[in-house]
Amino acid sequence: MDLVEETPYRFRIDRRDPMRVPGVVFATRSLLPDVDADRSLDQVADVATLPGIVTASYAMPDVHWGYGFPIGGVAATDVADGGVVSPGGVGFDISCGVRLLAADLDRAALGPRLDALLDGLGEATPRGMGTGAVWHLADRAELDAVLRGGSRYAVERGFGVPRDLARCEDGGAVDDADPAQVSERAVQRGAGQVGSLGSGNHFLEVQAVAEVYDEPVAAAFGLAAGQVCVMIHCGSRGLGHQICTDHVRAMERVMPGYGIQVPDRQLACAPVSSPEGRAYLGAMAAAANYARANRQLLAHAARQVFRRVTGGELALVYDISHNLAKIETHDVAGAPRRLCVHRKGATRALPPGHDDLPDDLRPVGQPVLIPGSMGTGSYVLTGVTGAPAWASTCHGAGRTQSRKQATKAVRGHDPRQELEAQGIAVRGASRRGLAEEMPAAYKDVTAVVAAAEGAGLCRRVARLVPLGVVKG
DNA sequence: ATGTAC
Repeated sequence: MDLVEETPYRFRIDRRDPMRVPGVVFATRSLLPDVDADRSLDQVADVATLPGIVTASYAMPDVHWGYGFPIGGVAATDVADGGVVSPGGVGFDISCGVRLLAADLDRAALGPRLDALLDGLGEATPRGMGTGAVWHLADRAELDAVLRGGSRYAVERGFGVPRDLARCEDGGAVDDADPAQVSERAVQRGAGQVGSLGSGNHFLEVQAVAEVYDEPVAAAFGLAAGQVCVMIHCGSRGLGHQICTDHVRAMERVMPGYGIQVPDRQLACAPVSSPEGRAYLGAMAAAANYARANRQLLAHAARQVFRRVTGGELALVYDISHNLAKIETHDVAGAPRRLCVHRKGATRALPPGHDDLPDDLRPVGQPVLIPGSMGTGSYVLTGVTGAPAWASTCHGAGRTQSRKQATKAVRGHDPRQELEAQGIAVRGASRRGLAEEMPAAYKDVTAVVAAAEGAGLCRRVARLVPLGVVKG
């Protein structure tokens, strides 16, 4: 892979057939993936072959190897010019994302009640593989209401307050969900999981604001130094996974009929405007709403525990996905175009002044929530004016080791004890789960965020440190 | 990420 260093934060993969556009990797030299162990830069080049792709196939500083598309990949296709949508450009965990809540409480004031808080959160948070959820749905009609209404429906049903919706991407739900495109098997897998954390890198953490880089923006977000926060990182569980599986298969079957050839069958895709493209986008939107409702329900459960243990309240800072495709209007070569923007392990980062921001956030830009690896810090960023890559930035630390490698590396260690020795309390979590999520298996999130800022993708607002973690 | 292989 020939990389041309354009700046210390930006590398180019020159276009060569059958690429339609170049690749652009936002990273520092030390953050670039190890080409012997990780094929993600080849994947950046593969994505550049997709029909209708415009400008470049982008990678964020946390890029690593994924299914078809790299994780940390951003690609936009022109809807009116045969542009495709690819389920691999969203990933299996559709609308996996992060929600941050800020307490009216300082870290020092929480003091010894942290243990009781974590005990309560551990009990109130369904987690791990399989079934178990905050919400037991009445019937398929109620699941369809979740798929159509996302966090809006959860709030209607009393799981939150209307103000929450102003602090959710898309006001808590996208309008174009089509439950008819969600298979019966996906429904069966998802029905018993609405309001559950899952496993892997998903978590609920009690955190504290350790550092504020921009006081006015942090204040607009509702954040101040020392403040206690709760961060929830989860997705669309079995429902999103099944939707991805179903629609990849459907697209594999019809691609030859559209004359589409891709260098990797995991890049299965169909024109956005085709029946198969629209069917996927309708099902994907349903999973996006499901994931938002999921985070809304877990936040509701966390609020009840927080109120009981501390007497305090949790205000929503923001809820944002980092695995999603969206139809957005962007300027391409001086003209506005309707684009299908795939963000897979990449976060939308709207700049100040953007119409889609609520009034109180419009002057400062969109909060971007970056979960660190287990036991390390997390970051709050904001979007910036004139950023490349369709108003997108990184989503997290990014793996450097596979789950298998990480499990092997942890032999002889006791991850739980090591975390607790750092003063980070742990609730739940299998030994295997902890092993797979060791910080040694990830890039340094601080370096990732610094590179994203250096590349002009976003700006740092605050750093959060973990006090305790609930894991699957 | 995921009923860690239909």
